[in-house]
Amino acid sequence: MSHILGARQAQKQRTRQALMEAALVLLEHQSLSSLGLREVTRAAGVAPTAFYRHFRDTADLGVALVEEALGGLHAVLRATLAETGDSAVRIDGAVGLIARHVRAYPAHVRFVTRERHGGVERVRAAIGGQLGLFAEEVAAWLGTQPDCARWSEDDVRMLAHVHVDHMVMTASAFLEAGPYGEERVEAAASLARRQLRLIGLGRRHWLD
Amino acid sequence: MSHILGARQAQKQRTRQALMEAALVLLEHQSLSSLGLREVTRAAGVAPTAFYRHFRDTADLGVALVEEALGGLHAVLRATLAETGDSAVRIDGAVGLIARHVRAYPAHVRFVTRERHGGVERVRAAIGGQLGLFAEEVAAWLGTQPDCARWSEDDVRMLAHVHVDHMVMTASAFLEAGPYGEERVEAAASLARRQLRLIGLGRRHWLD
DNA sequence: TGTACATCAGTGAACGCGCGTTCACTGATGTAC
DNA sequence: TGTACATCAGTGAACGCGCGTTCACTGATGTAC
Repeated sequence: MSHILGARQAQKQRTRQALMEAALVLLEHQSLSSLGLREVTRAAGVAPTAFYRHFRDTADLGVALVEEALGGLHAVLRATLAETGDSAVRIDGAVGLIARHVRAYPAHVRFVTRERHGGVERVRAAIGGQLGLFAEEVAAWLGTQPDCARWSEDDVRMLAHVHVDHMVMTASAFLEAGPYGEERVEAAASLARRQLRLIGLGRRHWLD
Repeated sequence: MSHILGARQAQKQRTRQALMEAALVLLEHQSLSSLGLREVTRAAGVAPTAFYRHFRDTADLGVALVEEALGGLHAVLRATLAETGDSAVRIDGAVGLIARHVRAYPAHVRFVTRERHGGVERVRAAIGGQLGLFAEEVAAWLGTQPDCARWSEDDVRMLAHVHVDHMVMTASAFLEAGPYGEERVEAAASLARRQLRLIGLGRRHWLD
């Protein structure tokens, strides 16, 4: 029954979501460490004190945003990795997926890239944890690939790490390129594809 | 004569430096967008109003920090690129140089990695500009290398871009690993070296 | 060299303002019988 | 179904505090003669 909320719980969720969305809008032009509680509640249309019904402080809200931004991507990542196709097709698919994700959730992407090295320790830790899980998933998938069968565990982790960092960097590049300027978006996509090709070539010759 | 400062100019420079150093210390645990003018002057040991003799606002101070952190590295980068040696030696040299730089200027490195995607537009632009210059220098050097002679300009820029991003990422990884925990520093160095080897392999087979 | 005046880095008081947090509250929703 | 009571999300007033900025100032340094 727990998935059917009473009217009170449903309303609480709606307010919580309004706070998180208001925060994301405000974070377009500032960092989490300067985000004010009153600022967020004002933008969300509730009294300042309502904030405490949902979060202890703005760092806590930040951690919730990390979960919202990255928590759902593990399934997407796994599905993408499971796709078949030769490497050029894979590369196009991966870059296209990132481009579409950035277009759909620009504020979430901005938040993650900004706070990944930001001034709020707990949020940095939360992002690092999620990206670490991504790297583990990529590493597990690489382990199933024939061309990495004889790689050391450390080298597989290294390559997975490179791919996760590349994903984040590419997302950030799309963000800076858009939303206006289709040319700049295509340039960022081309850059990302060629970088993936470079990494793929290195991978193919790793054990030469 | 302009390089010999009067006592007044010299004192002004000292206060300016004290403000910048105080800011760097405070920025270890927060972002520039939440750094307060009074906070900085308090830490520097001057009156709040003295700040305005040196900077218009904290964003302005941030831009000055970017110049201090990255302005002097162009010469170092050029000198490093000019070194000879086979690629394994080059890789060790480059990673060692980054490690030593991070150890010598941890606060500057933290500032740059944090504010590269931070909430203060002017500072982001200043860092982006400096990193763009680094990429141009790397690209110019790659252009002189025999194995890249037949590469397109775009591909050379792509590779230069990869190397600059890798430098920043590696510096950030050293920062997270240190200063305590020599093991973790060595692990970060090993990771960076293997990543450079991967990139080098991709480069060698780019035109296959 | 000495004197008279100009410059200007740094001071300290004052201002209005928005901040985070507390508290007792209200009234709609939920629950027990 | 109706009633009496409990829960609790959101309110609004109040607080003390540190903020950025202004202003007229001080006194050491610099300059002209």
